[in-house]
Amino acid sequence: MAAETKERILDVAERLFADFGYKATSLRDITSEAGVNLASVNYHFGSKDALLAALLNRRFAPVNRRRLELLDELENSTDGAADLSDLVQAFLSPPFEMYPGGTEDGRTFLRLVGRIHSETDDVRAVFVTLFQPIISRFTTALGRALPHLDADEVAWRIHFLVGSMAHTMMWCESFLSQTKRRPDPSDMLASLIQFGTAGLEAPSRQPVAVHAHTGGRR
Amino acid sequence: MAAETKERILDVAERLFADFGYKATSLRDITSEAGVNLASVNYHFGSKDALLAALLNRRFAPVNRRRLELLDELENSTDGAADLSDLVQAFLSPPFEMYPGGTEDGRTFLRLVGRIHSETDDVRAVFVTLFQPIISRFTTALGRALPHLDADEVAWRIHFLVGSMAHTMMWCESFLSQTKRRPDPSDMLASLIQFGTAGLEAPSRQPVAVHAHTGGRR
DNA sequence: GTATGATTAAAACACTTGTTTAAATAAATT
DNA sequence: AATTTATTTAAACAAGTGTTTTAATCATAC
Repeated sequence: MAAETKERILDVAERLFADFGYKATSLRDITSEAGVNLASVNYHFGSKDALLAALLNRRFAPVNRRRLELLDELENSTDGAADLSDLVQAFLSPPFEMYPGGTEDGRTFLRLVGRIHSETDDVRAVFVTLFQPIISRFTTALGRALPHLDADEVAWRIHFLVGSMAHTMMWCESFLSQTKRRPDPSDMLASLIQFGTAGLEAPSRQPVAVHAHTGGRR
Repeated sequence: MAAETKERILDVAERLFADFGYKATSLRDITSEAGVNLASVNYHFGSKDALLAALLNRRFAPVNRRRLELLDELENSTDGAADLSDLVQAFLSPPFEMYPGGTEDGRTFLRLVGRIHSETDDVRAVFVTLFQPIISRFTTALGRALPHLDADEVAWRIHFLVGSMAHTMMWCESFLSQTKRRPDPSDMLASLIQFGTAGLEAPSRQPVAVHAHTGGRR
């Protein structure tokens, strides 16, 4: 019964953290919804912080491993000069594919990914530890695929990409429910790859500086 | 002394909400840092919720008015077919220009913009009310500027744009401190416009579907 | 100067928070 | 079967939450 309790806590906590954030979710919310005793969180995990750490590790470790695996494949099969959209796909697709948007758990995980990106630094600490190596590896690879951009510009655009990813993961369910009958976040992945790839490979700055009020169609 | 107390509360609350989020900021945090009595928040604003509403209105009302003003100018001077990058600029630039990134207050407001996008629905309620008309107007305008995309695709890409904006506003200070000596968020605005414009006008989907493992340079 | 209204102040309210404790129960080992 | 360990339970803890109350202070007008 031990493992069952631990997993029930992790599952419920993941959903509540994803929907309401870390601070706004109390241990009593978690334990009552999971049908376990209040003290079992501290017994099994030690603290609320440690519960979050365990919860993040459970999901992000495999996702990030998959990201690096895809990146390795790309770099090995192309002598280090991978196609840009393939790199973007290697970065974006693992969360969508490993926790399919067709399932309730999958959608919950996507909301968690979005949520964790906007938590405060103290809450994000564990996540940053898991995410930093990914950003580092992909920054190098994307820099090689974008030779017309300097390092700072590449870094900025990766932040833009991460932002669009995080924001979309967080709200895609409410977005989807406005347009579709059967919401599946992976419907959105192709669009996101398309958007991100084009944004990343945009020219360095405005080729010709034109003021906004001059107008004219393109 | 009345107005001074109200403004001190608004200023401090804005900074703390921006840095730590609504839930994690207590009224005692705000009042002690502002040097006013605890009860003065409820006296002047009625509740913590109302304080947030007042705070959001103070900043976003003028910013959104400016957005619509720029959009009106573009549509009047181009018979309704405005240039895409001009539309993106009309949407993105007001927060940066009205609260200059060179000042501490300006940077605080940008963090608040980023933060509010990722708050829970109950907290975002007031913000959504202020933001919804903007999204609506710009969705129409961008749809006209992107005739090769259907309405759903336009809606997705606007979400991507908003996500990259929000995420960058939230973290740009920590990003900037890693690369520059004198952090000024407006350095980032041009890059963001460039990225967003290119992403929005990307072709509808992959023109030719190619699997990731086939590789090849572009 | 006194009275009227606005603002500040300190204290208390009822409630929630994460964590700890000690006893009871379940499971596993000898 | 007896004993040791693992887990669950209910209760309490100290600290923090938004809000309300009552009295004191301030500014202003009569």
